[in-house]
Amino acid sequence: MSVSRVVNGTRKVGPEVERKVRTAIERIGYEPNEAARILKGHRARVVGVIVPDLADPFFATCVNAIQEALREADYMSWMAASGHKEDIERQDVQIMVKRKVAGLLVIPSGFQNDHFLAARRSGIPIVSFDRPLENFDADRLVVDNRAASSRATQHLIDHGHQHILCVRGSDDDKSFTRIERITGYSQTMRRAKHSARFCYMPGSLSASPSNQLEFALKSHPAPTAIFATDNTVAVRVLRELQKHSVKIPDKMALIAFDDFDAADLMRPTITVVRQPTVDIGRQAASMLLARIRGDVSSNPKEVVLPTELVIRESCGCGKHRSKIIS
Amino acid sequence: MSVSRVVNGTRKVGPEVERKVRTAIERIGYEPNEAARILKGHRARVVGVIVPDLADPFFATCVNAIQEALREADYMSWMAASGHKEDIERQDVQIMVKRKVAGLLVIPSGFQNDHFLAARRSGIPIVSFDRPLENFDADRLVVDNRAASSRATQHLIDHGHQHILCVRGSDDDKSFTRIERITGYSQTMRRAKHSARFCYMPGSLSASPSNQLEFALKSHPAPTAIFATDNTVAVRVLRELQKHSVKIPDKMALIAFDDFDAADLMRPTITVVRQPTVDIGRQAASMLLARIRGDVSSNPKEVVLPTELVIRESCGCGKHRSKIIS
DNA sequence: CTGAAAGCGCTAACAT
DNA sequence: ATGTTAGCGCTTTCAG
Repeated sequence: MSVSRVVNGTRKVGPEVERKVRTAIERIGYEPNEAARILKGHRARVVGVIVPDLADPFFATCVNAIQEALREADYMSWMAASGHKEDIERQDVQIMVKRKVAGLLVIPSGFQNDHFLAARRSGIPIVSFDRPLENFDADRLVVDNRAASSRATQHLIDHGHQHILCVRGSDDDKSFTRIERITGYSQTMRRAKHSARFCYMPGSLSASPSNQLEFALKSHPAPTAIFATDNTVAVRVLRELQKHSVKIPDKMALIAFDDFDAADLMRPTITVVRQPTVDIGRQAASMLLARIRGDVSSNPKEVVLPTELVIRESCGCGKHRSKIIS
Repeated sequence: MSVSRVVNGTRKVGPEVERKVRTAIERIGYEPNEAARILKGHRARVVGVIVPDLADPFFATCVNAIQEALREADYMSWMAASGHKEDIERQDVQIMVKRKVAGLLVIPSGFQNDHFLAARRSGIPIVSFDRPLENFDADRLVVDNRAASSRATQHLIDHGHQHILCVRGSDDDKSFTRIERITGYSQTMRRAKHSARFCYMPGSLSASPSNQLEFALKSHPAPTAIFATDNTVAVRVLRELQKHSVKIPDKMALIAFDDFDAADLMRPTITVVRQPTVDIGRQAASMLLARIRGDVSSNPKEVVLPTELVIRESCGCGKHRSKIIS
């Protein structure tokens, strides 16, 4: 029918016919059938969003921002959590591609990216954020994890600490961000001629923390400061320190990557590296939208967003020096 | 072709033909086309999940559990956040229905439910959780908010408090759970012959809290205890109390609905009503799956899950009496 | 047991 | 400027 032409405005239609069709549509309550449209080769107005874990506050906030941004452009978001598993991620990508999403917004769970190749082969634009998709020419949005960690470490060094322990999660090193942060820490320690020391925080948030940290605390020379590589680690470190009644910052200074809800509620308040969570989401969304709208040609962009070192008390700066360094 | 018969096992096929088809499928890398299948009237193996806010830790945890449960049954989850807005929720439902999701898992943002009627008319099963879909015969999963709040309030009363302030969020009372919790509080206060007093915590988490709470603190008789209706409220109350250096629990006792990450990290630790977040998600998912698998006939179920009162320090119970009352 | 063919609702090319 | 038609990839009925 020429109904299609009216609905999609594909071609010139007589004003009288147009009116007639419109009223008919109203009356019948007609709605175009997505499936048929897709079958005909069209893309759906849906964007796939894949993150490792929706229960992680950092990811959740990003995702929320993404959803808002996409909605403004009249796109639905199709969220999925990969559970940090590459094969689940692969499965998700496949299904989303099969269902003809208009684009893909991804925090890759690992370094394998062959499943994304399939997506690109079918012409679906991809933007990775937080962690970049490596060796893959797609847009990416990151923060400078290395520089931020370096600054945080340096701040502890400036406080006179020499034995700074880096407490990190242990997802088998599939996390680009974590590696970068560890590198930033290591480089800065080396530059200051201090030795880098590490300690794993295995398992999920709810799992009991290993006693690796406990051992580390009792080792000689005992660490006097801790750099935690992300918010989930930070929370578990805090729990452990409290269990052993280790006074912060006197006995142990602390800086964590990622701001978190409780960071300024605790006593002492926790010094953190803050990422522009909402901006990350919004900008990633708009980069993808630009691609969807046909800017296929131009070269892949890499956008790097700034972080802040939010200085509170746990680093040893004292009660009233709360400030932010960008 | 008879390929369809092999793939779906719809009808008897000669073993030789079957083998031939299978190898052909392997060789070509054939994948059935979703769109065409849906066009033919089939449902997608995708379940729509709509919650008010993906950045809220309570919702995020539920959603994560849901996703895991659905994946085990080989269903994808299509998450969407309604931003507490009924019209966004309506829009989401419409699109999901149009795209032929196999079922809908919803925390309704309000009390209007006409858009869900449309879904049911097209035979899509619906399960609401956390907040029930009212006047709507669909399965629902809730916790007994009223009883739990009552117990929390009673606990404060048992500590000798008479002036207990209920601090609540203010989404225009579109939240069933909040109303129930307030009711539980009110009833218990009335039963104890104490007067109920309320105070709003408007705006989002990041917005500056109004000074309603500030006023309430200075009123006479001054409240000596606070019951916070949810985790977002609790965090803002804590922030405010710390700003005014109000000692917990001496000057002000506190119990909050919803456990949160920092609740046992803060000093004092916070007494809370804990909901079985993960179970809520998992059970809601399995109720929906049961419906999807064809149990259309049986009457709508209402499942009520138990809560726990997790007694820590902020209620005034002292350092070492941390325990859980189910 | 298997092949052929109709048709789901839409769009784009073609014809008027 | 508008009406007609083929066909997207699948399922399902109908013959064989």
